[in-house]
Amino acid sequence: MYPQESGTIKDEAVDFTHGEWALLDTSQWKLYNMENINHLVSTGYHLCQSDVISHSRQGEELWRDKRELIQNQSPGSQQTQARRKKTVLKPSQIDVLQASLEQNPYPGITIREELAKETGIPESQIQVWFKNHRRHLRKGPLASGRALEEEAFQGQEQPQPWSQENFPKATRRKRISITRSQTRLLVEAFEKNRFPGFAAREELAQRTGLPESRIQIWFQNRRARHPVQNTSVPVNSLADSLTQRPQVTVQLDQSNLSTVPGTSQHCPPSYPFNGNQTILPVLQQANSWVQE
DNA sequence: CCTCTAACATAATCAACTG
DNA sequence: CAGTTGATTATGTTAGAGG
Repeated sequence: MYPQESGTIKDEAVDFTHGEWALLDTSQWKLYNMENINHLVSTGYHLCQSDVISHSRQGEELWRDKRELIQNQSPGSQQTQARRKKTVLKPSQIDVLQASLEQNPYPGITIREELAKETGIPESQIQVWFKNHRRHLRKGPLASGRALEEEAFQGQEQPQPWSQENFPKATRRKRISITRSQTRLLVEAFEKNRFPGFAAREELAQRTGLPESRIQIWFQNRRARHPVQNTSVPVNSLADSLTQRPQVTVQLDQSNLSTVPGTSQHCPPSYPFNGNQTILPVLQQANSWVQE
């Protein structure tokens, strides 16, 4: 699967990470409050800052050790930069969720919030939980007791009795409006790092006043709609690119050089930060990301 | 080591605002 | 009404907890 250990890649990743984190840190540290998240951040960021400095000497060991926290989002290797710590649900919580899932696998915001209150699990994680568990409904109910053996019966199996159509339209969470100044902060962060880890998202949450989960969604949407604007940004000139939108033109989209079809591996987008990459995409023809 | 699953990703789409 | 953009879904991947 992953080349993970091939020396060169790792090296590159490390290098890249350095510049990246250095940049992030300086601007972000000041505003950092460490309130709720301070256990995460104190570990994550402390390590980072000091690591960034001493890394050149200490090197890989440190790095490897802490990869769980740091991991960086090196576009090549992955979009993982310190996720939220994995929570272990209590059986009692699972019971509640499971019951709700069986009743309606598509809970709207209201139900999710009730569940959140009842279980003490944040609503956004409840939402994720349902996403993760609906798939189990499709496959094997797993508890049906009836092995049903390789369904393999004709093609006639009714594909999705689950398909949401059969359930009362889930009420969506009310759409929030993101103000101009909030957008500005987000865009700024986005241009530095398209894959903020949990700590970075939390920080943005504090600075913008938006919930972390909305920020995560914002980044997802943004990544999808702004395919990596390469334009060789010199790192310091991203100051005033805030309000203007990219105006469809130049962004060479990396999906062109995307790997062989078949490996579900997305090719690393080129990144504005590490100058020394060998990819050189060119090919400006196909930025068809807006229309059709 | 292997399995299970929370966290996270993309892609497509729905839908609320807004000009 | 069309375009923008926040919210949701399906589905695939990554990585931590625990057997």
